Amino acid sequence: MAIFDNSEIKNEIVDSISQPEWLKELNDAQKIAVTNLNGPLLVLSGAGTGKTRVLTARLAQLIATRTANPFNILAVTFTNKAAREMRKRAVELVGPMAEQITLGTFHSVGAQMLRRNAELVGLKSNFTILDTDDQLRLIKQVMEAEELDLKRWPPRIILGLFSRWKDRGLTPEKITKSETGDAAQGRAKSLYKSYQDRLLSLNAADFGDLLLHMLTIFNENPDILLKYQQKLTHIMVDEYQDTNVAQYLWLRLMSSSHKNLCCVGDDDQSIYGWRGAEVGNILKFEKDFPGAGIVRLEQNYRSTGHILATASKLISHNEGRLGKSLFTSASDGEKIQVAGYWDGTEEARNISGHIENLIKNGQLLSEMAVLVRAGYQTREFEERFIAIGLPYRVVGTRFYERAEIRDALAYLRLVYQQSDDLAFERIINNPKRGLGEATLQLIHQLSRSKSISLFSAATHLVLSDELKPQAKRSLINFVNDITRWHSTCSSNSPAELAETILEESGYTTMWQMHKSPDAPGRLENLKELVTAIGEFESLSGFLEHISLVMDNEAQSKDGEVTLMTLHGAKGLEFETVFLPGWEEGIFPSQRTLEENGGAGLEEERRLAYVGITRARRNLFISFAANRRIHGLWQSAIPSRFISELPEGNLTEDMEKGLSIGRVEPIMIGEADTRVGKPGYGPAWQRMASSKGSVNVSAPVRGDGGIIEQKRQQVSFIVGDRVFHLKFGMGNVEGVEGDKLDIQFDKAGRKKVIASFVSHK
DNA sequence: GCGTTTTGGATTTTT
DNA sequence: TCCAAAACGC
Repeated sequence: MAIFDNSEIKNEIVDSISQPEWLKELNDAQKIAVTNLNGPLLVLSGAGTGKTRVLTARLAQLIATRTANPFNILAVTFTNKAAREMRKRAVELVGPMAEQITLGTFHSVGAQMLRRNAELVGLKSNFTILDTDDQLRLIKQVMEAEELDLKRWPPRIILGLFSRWKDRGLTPEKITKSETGDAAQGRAKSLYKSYQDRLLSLNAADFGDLLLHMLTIFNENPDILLKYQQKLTHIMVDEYQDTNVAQYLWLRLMSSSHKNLCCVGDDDQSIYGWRGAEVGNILKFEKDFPGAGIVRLEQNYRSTGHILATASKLISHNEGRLGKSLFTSASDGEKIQVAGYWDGTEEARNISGHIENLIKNGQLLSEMAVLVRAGYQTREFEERFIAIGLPYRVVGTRFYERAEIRDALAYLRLVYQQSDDLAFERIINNPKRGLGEATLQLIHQLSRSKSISLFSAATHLVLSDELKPQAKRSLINFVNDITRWHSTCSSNSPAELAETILEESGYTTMWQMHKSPDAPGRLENLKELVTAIGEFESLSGFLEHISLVMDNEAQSKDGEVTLMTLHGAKGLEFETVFLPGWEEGIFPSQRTLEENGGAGLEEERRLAYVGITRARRNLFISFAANRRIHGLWQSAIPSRFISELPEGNLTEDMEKGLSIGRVEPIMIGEADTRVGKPGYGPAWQRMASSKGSVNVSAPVRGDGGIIEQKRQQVSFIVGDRVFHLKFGMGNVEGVEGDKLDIQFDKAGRKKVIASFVSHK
């Protein structure tokens, strides 16, 4: 048993005179984590407690003490960024031999291993790694072939189901009736099998397969597992709270002989449950790895006392935690500012005002971030920032996910590997070359009947007379182009090749001709792509890189406020953090609550915790009583999370008529007995008091917290003259159910919910 | 086959 | 509201 008390240091190195550099500045708990090198160890590292420092110091320690050679160490992370960072710092500490550490993301390490053993699961070592877009098109094809109703069973959902199965290490054979439910008319299992077969026939693997196939290989080939166990004698895992079952099984298999597994994580920061992550993995670590040591890193080096206290109090509302109590030697700092605004526009206006004040006080824009629950919430801020000329940066769509980039990549993929059917389909008529549905149909037919790739079917087809002359000419050109580019593959650098292809295929020209305002940006992106390729020696190297490294754009430049989702912010820190949109239904998200109940709520709370702990000095939390969501005005009550914060650490700044409204939240499904009681819906109080003319009835709580005004008995017909609190007077021009199409005198034409307007 | 209109749908997304 | 994918019409 080895639960280390933080005061108890049990390693001789700690006290030795010539302490290595990486041990010098560690606190006691960190030292324990760094110096106990053998056997299972769980390092619970709270936010801002120096996790990365511990991980890299541990790598150095393993090597310096000769506990393991660099090539005996496996270190896995979730992001490429984390992997790069760890590698860089390890090299700084122990020199170039750190290059020999097997260090990468779960997926890249899995891909490496799978390429070496591909034939054992029916793949070739040069298999293609598919991205979500490819997967989606593939599952669509399989479902169409099996004559499933794509409306009733959206491919996205089915694909999601398969992904979750893969996350849990389930191959098609292991799927039981209770797993499938009635999905895809109860045929989900056979559909899954077909999808997997199709992947194999394409010599392709999706992200989930990279690990799933390795599990199959390890289970069926003990000798191969043994080889890896002998080679990789010391394993380290970052962000363990985010591992899924497949990753857990993979780690357990590989460490089962030596048990040298060190997992670092924070159960309070597990926010990827919806992607298959199992908080359970970290919660049951001791059980899974008997005799495991546990170290808690609880000294926070990031935030002020008020911020830390706020975060701790909030997260204490979760059950089933391993429990940590973060402390800091930093000062209390400023209190957290909790603000309520009348609507989203005012929220954005006030936040931008705060930002301007901070600039005046000398703070850098790059040290400020607005963190939102969902991507669409950034828009309100963008609009405001543009209006006042405040430089900002949205961290969102990833470079390699842009359509033009994926098109360009499809060209490269097809040139590199002509059997890449998915790439072929993507670009066969892009740019338009008159090869549409009909031609593709013929190619597909031939490909199926002869069991050859689409490209090779196309080369056969152009020799026949089955095509119309125009299509034939066009297809000949296409086939010749691909073949020609392929032949220059080895003599040209990948960047030159990419440039040639983009030029000669007419792809660049297509965008140059394009009139849409985003065309120049797309051309810019293509240029950037060529530059990125320039850093690779081989085409295959580049393709592997991009399929596994879907990095977000470069770090925040100076002088830009960062706008991003809470998920995206994990692992980052800022001097000042704004957390807007803390309203029931939005945060916690209504949908999560509906789908995952109490567990969902706890994950949302962890997300809030992650948000709070991103801040070093200043933290602003806010809600808006009214908000336009998908074009409709809706009111909401403040998030229950706000009432869970410790009052003593806050200052409140409410607009007139609003209050935090510390109410006990109601769980979904519970009968709502509080309609009309005090504390409910500050928005309504204000509406009722400020404009007496509105036909306010008792506010009724919607399913997830967004309040809708009780459906009125009042009905409207086209031509009615009506009044709306926000938009003023208007004429009803259309009625669709409870929505009215109204031409407002001042605000223009809007669709609003009937209960929001009154007759005048 | 292609450009246009209509419609439906809309979290979070480390790889 | 706003975007992308299906449906429609040439």
